[in-house]
Amino acid sequence: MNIKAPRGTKDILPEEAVSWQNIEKIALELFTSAGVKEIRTPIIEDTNLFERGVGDTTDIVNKEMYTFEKGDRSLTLRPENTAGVVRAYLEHGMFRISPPVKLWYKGPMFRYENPQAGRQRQFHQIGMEIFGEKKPTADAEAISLAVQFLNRLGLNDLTIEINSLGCDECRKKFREKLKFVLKPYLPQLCEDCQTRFEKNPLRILDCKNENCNKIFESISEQKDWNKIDLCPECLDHFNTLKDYLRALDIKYVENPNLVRGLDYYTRTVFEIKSFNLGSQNAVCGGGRYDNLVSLMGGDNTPAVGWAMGVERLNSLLPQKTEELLDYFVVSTDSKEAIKLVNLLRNKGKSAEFDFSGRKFTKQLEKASKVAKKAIILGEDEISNGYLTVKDLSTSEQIKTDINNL
RNA sequence: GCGAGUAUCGUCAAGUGGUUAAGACCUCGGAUUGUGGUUCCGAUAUGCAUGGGUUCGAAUCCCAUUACUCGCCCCA
Repeated sequence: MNIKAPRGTKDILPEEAVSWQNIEKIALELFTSAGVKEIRTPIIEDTNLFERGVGDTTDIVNKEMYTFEKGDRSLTLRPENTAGVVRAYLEHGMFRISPPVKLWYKGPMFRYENPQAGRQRQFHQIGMEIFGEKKPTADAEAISLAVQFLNRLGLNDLTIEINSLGCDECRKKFREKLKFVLKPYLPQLCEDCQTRFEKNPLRILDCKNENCNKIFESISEQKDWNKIDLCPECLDHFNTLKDYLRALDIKYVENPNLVRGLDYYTRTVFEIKSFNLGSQNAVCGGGRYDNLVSLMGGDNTPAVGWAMGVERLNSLLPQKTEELLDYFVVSTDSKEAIKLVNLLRNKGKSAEFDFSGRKFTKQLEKASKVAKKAIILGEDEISNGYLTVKDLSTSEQIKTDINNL
């Protein structure tokens, strides 16, 4: 067969799936303990949802979406899940639930990008959103949950970067300031920056182009030209958040250049990075998006959220090994074996048996590889109504019956 | 979209123009007809990503294509 998994997609094989199950189990436990409810939204959504929600100046929407036409509608494989969650929040009237409304999700996302280390076309995210709370308490809770999640997975050495993008007013002023300062340098900046200048000047600060960065450093006529001037409310919001983070003993680094690539962020943005990931070093990204819900036609509803890349997360974790079965039934009588295995499973034990009635030694060899104990069910056992249970690590063997297992 | 590298069994690989393409792991079978995890023996690529070309002769050299990997960009 020469059909392979499509470019940028991967099979998660049983060995690796064990780690995924662990990650998902810990997510479920943590979120449940924090009153965060799970939501599962469709993998396909109306294309307009992302154009409006994610923002049509973003790379994600401009060139990375899997979009197809079906009938008279345009559908898109979700490139992220915040827009979908917001859509469901509005569609099901969750604004009537007493706030804050806390939701989490996990699942595949699709982005048509060039695959490389830590970047696939189908990848998976675990994320959460908090709706209806504008106070920095919600930001702190969101960040705290992300940190706790990583800690529970055994990851303690990650860098948390935070920044505030301000509210609409702050950003409007910031955009004007940036454009004013940068205008004389515009012809020298890279092509991307030139288009960003008109479309989304904030993202110029995200530019990785060396030349651009040199130019930015050389600009000195206006002090802190590349820093946003937060209005008193935004400043207070940001300071309070930092105060909460210190109280939670969460170490953070302020990164004034941190501008997330999605248009919907306001005020708080943050990223959690690892140096063990290569160039795709962000495990978690998120922030506040106070305008998104109203942009999608809802009432003004503040919100914060984040998403983690499960593949990236998994690559940081020591791999879990598969657990051994409780029992492997060794028998030349497949019918008796399958009956016994059913009984064991109904008692909550894990058990397997040999399907093809192979030689006794082969069955036992298999048992020693996959199970803690072997149950020998031969002619003697069947006719006399007992079971021989062999502990495969100690070689101890006892006669017993099903009720004692 | 741009740049670089790689492509030999399920997996890891040796092979650098000359007879039937090493080896290891995994799998399967046997030694061993009711006692395994150790050991020993055996089986398993008419084929080296695909298509062309050079040559008496190609896994090996050349070209193209495809896929993968790694960067840039962007992001999780």
